Amino acid sequence: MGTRHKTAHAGVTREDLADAALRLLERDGAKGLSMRKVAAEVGVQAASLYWHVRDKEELLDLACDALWADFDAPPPHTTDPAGPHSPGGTDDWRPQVAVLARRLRTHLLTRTNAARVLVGRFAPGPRWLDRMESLIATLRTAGFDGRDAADATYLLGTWVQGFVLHESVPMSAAEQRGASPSEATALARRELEELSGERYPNVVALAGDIAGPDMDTRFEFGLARLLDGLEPLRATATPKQAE
Amino acid sequence: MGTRHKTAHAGVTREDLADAALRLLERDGAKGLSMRKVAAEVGVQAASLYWHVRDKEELLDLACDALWADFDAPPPHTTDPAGPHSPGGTDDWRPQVAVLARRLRTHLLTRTNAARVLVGRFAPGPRWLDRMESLIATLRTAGFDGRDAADATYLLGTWVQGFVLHESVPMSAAEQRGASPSEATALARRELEELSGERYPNVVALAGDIAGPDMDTRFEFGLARLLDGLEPLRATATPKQAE
DNA sequence: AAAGGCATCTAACATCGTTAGGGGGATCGG
DNA sequence: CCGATCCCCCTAACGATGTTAGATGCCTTT
Repeated sequence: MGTRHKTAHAGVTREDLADAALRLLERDGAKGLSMRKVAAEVGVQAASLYWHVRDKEELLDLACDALWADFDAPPPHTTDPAGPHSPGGTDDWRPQVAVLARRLRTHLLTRTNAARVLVGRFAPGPRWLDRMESLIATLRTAGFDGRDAADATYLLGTWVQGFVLHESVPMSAAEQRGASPSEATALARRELEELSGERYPNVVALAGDIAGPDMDTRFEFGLARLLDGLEPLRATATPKQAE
Repeated sequence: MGTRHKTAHAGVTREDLADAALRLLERDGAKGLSMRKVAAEVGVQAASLYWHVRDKEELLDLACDALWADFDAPPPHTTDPAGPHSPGGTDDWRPQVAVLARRLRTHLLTRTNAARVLVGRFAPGPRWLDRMESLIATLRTAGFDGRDAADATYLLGTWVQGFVLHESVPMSAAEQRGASPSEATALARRELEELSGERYPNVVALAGDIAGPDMDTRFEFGLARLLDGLEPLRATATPKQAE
């Protein structure tokens, strides 16, 4: 049987399975992922997977961790080449957090199908903890107390994931096998405009604003709002005194 | 009224299917929903469903809309029974939005299983549009311009859904068949504390803040941050310029 | 009474997750 | 060198799933 995929019968690792699962998920979507296909992808029979893995669930957990494999966080704040304690140094927490949020979004966005399945699963592996540690470090040195830093981290994480989840769904459920993205938004807008102007005056009037703006600007809007909302919580420099 | 359950063949409606699907989804979770079970629930053979519905997908779309059946939005701002049209009345947009956000959360939370499957599907039916119209109306009369109101609506919606999605997942993936919630958080906290204090100094130090606070306060934290971030966008009273 | 559509049925297919039990090849103790 | 042991994979099968095809009866209209 010449079905050796990688090295001839070198043995399959759990990482192989996770990678294969991720690959299939991304290529064929949620229903394209079956044990048999994962097995075929790594060059074995379906039942053989159960030697490495107890469940399909466990396989998904593995994939969930592998999702973060190639996500390279910016180095935590403590390794910042600039001044470690400089008052100006703690003010750039905004761009730092923003950059992390944007990277998180694009990371999930380029793995839409996988993210859709894996979001809300959250077996936080070491790679995810790295992100968390980095973010919290940034926030604390920026002047947030521990509790606020933890809550803000959670807030950012949940928002980005919720955002991507929406963003990655075809705007109209019926358009999944349909038109180009620009056509889809135009169509969505038209649908909104054709609603009852009596019952939905604002929705109709703002149809262009609701269906119109591209997701990038929408994301930036939300991000700016979050950062603005967090800002007043910072203890500027030492316990009291302002700047 | 006509709640004949499965008396002979009284005829099945699409609403019946959606309700049955929602019921099964909530009772048995995602994998408890099969065509055959939905059919049995309404007293019919599996194949008969395909007369009412093209796909399982379409059934889920139906259920997605039915999810909002018993969500009663607070009346839009214009029908506020208390202060009719006081100029200070536009300042209570915060509690209005907050109330809507909290209701949205609890609504999704009491339908966790269904929400998990249906989130990100979003065939926005009329009921969802009602919510949207109400929210946008509130924001606009509070002084937000159209574009900001639309973006803020999107922001709030995505955040609440992302939040609930996280909230409704068992804190540790392994604990789904395990302990009580309080035990789970205690265990999660202990797990965080046992991490390498070298690699994750902040995570370890704040283990209590990360795993500790209950979700209600976390939600309120995020909500307050969002509202704070939106506040400066309001055009306060002075009609200096539109757009 | 005949016709026709509506709503459901039975039967079957391919595919899915998962289990049971068997076997071949490497490694190690003697 | 031999056998034992473990690792890793195999074939075969079970029940459940989504979905289709074709037949059957009920209800309404003619």
